[in-house]
Amino acid sequence: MLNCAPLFWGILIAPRNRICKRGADIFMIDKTYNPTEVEKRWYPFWTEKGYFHADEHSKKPPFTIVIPPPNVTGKLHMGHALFVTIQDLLTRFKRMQGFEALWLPGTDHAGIATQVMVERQLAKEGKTRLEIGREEFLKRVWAWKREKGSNIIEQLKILGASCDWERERFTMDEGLCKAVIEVFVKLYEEGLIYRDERLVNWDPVAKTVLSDLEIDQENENGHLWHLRYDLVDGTGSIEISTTRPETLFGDTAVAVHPDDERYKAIVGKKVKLPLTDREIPIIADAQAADMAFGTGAVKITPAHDFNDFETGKRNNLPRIQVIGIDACMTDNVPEKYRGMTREKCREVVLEDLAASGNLVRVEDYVHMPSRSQRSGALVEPLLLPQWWVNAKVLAEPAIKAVETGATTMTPKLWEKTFFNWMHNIRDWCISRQLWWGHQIPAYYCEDCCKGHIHYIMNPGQKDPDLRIDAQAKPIVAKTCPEKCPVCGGTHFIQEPDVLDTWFSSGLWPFSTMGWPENTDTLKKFYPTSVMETAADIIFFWVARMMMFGIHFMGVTPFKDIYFHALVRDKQGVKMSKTKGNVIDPLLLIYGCHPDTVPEDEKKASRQLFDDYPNGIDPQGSDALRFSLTMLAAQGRDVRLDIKRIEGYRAFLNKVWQASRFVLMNVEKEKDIYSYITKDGCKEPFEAKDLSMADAWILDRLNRVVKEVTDQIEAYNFNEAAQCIYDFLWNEYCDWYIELSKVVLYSNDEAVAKQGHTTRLVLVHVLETILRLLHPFAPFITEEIWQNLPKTADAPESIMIAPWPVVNEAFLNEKEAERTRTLIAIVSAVRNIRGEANIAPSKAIPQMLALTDDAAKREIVESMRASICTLCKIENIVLGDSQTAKPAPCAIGVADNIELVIPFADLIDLAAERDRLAKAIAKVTKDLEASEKKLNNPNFVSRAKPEVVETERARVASGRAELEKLTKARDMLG
RNA sequence: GGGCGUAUAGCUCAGCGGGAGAGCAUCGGCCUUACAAGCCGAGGGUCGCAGGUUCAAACCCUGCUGCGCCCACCA
Repeated sequence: MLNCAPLFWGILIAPRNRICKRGADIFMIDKTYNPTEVEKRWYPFWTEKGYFHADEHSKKPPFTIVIPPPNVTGKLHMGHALFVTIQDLLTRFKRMQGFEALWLPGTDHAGIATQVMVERQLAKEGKTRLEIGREEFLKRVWAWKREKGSNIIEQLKILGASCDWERERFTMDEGLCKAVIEVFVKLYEEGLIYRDERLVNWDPVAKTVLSDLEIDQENENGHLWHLRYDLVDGTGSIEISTTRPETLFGDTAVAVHPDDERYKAIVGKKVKLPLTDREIPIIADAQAADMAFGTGAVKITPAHDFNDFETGKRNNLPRIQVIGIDACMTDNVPEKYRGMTREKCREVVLEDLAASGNLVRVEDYVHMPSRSQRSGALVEPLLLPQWWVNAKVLAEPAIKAVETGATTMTPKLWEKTFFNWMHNIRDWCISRQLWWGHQIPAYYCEDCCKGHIHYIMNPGQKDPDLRIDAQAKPIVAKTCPEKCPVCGGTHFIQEPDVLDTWFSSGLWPFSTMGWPENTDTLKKFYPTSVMETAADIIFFWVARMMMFGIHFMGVTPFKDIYFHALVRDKQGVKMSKTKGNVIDPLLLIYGCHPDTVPEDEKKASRQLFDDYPNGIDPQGSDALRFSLTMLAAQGRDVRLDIKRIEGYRAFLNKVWQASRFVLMNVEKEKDIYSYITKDGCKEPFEAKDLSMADAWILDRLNRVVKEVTDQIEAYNFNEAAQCIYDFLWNEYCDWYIELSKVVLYSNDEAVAKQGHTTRLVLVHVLETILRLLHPFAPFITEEIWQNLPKTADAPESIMIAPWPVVNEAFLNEKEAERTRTLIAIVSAVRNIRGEANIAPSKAIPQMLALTDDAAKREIVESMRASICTLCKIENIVLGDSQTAKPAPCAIGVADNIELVIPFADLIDLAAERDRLAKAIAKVTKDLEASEKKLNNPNFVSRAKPEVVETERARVASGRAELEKLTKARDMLG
């Protein structure tokens, strides 16, 4: 039963062995739905035909989405699968609606992530990037990018992504580099980018600065050490507490609150810093010291703590850097401690403090240290010159865009988060001490900057490290200047730092369209229609795109922002390789067996294989997409349960099988066509020829068309999918197809006469539902659609067929209501059969259908054949309330029609009693509830009239039904 | 500390002012000529707890509890 997973993506070059059979005699699809087979067939067809390409010269209105660019060397995960599903859904929907739909794809160079991967690869060869030097290293990264860069793209294609691949971009390709430089230089000239020495977040493992957003803080168990600093004049001491005793060498003051009575006398005195010869002052600072915390006295280390840095500035304290960029102690500490790692130093310092008697006590303490998101290393605040963006200025218009509704957010609650952050935005540190990325276009004149540029050559390094002091004056320009405007010098050093990855991503909506050139693409497709992405990058990416987009294009980069949910495992835990709860989309799509899955993959998916020791059957991209659509309700996280995916694959199988049924029948009648043309779609039948069931299903179909369209427009994708699911399964398959068989298989000439129209309706409803379903499940719908009989001028593919529109002529509530009566009758009889254990094979010789309502008798009469077939009844006798009932008999009530089935040898008396008791109890309960409402004068006077009316109707039919059921019970004795 | 989300059937989730719904799981019956990945029946819920608004509350308001997320501070 299990397939080995084709874990490689070469399958996309599969032959098209069965495209359109238009003109052939036979229309048919395989007996079983095999998603893997179906899905490899159509992607090449679509791309060859160029359907994904959007034309910037088109007259059609534009619809644009730019892809959130995945990491170029990344691997497909569920997050990708979800965004592809939604973005492709929107794109295909709009394309069918007649928009010039552009979904612009590309990848991100992902600075740190990619650099780390290549470094790891180098490490396997026993090399480091420092040994091979920047130039050689970058060659390696480009080679790695070329090798791996297409993987993620091919994987997006497996999911059916209808991106315009002709426009694929990469954040470091030539055009985008040009855009980055243009933006950087402009912002510098406008004073919105500057270089400044400040305390920054230093990641000593990745050896780069990080922005505030790249820092995580979580509770950790640590210690609080209480230290005693003695007063120099020998009159006493002061106790402080710290979580970082190793930084005491950098202390330049002890702060107390000015109102703190305990210390008023000693403010201004000096204390001796333990383990050193230094003396530092006791200062009063209301912001630095909290009287209620500990002893109310705090050590101030301006060079290694953000608060202390500010305190130092307020009080003019010196800054002593005691920890370096390697996270080791600098030469500014006593000799004994120099060169120690900060961790080692802490140990030794604590020992020495204990020995000197300055360590008062230790307590367990939960605190939240800052860690690098990337490396997990403890962030060391260091004073370093870096490049900054003045975010406040850029944020203002972005805030306004959301306030005025120029850009909307769905779900709306994210607006609050957005405003909150934007209003409190701090300057953005954009320089990174990495090699992989956009090198900053700033140049230093070697003559002018003499003494401020330091070359530090460490052993084993190919090139020296470059340290450029804050005093060095940069020249920011698109290209390296030839001559220094100050001294005329001709030797320049380019800033070695690169830009934060998010800097280039921030330009994505316009840099990908050819900016700074004013291209036709930009004119046609900017601003984009929807930004569809995950909310966890709202600050990293969305906010920055808005800031840059508005600043450089004058217009907000997108009209709507739709935030999708996060995909978690079925327990609601975020997926991660280390937790082993990863569900790889490809394992679901192609199926998998533990024996054929590589070890590392199996480890990441440990939980999956625990639950499914025999592996998983291939589900297909369509099923995965449909599942994600159903599960990702607005504003909710997705807990991915494989059982549900299997359920939706079953749904697609149902679509498949229903299509087979339809195709089997149209085959017999070669002149059946559904009238789809490039300009639209026309029903191939007229209202006057329709049966009751035909009219019903068409009424329903048209309502479904409206509902699905509206729900997609409102970004309620799960509602749209649910609507299709329910209609296709519970109405089209369960009822219409079953009713159609009565006509199609009938020997009665009068009935069979309806056959032609029935077949037309069957194929028309199917064809329409396929078009509605196409954006959700593109492959299976194309496969089936290609095999439907169509006229010669029909489009060549479902994906360029027109989106269904409501045809009011077929909205027919009255006929629909009549079919609902039929359904109620059949359900009631089936209930009797089921409860009374009448074998399905056993025919009921006769049933009485009794009602005083002539219209209802007419329904039964006209649907006699259907009722008989669907209920396996041989004969129906019509009558009214006066008609004598045979005893004993079973009685059901449907829509006020009494259905009487003589017992004969069919029915068990006790079972029938139970059934009636249950039915009576239910009707009684409902009736009481309705009567209670109507007996309340407030309800009658205040509730909406139509609500009162339905309640009255309920009481009326409830009473009638109850009476009939009670009589039936009494007859049983 | 501030903000946000969420709690509905055994499980995963829809529904968000007018009789509690789906899929899976469970029980009973069916290989009925599209489908056993199916069909026909059935069982199963004081919609987290406590108040309030309303003729009417799973749905709106308040409080509480559990779970989760974000931001800020932390000696």
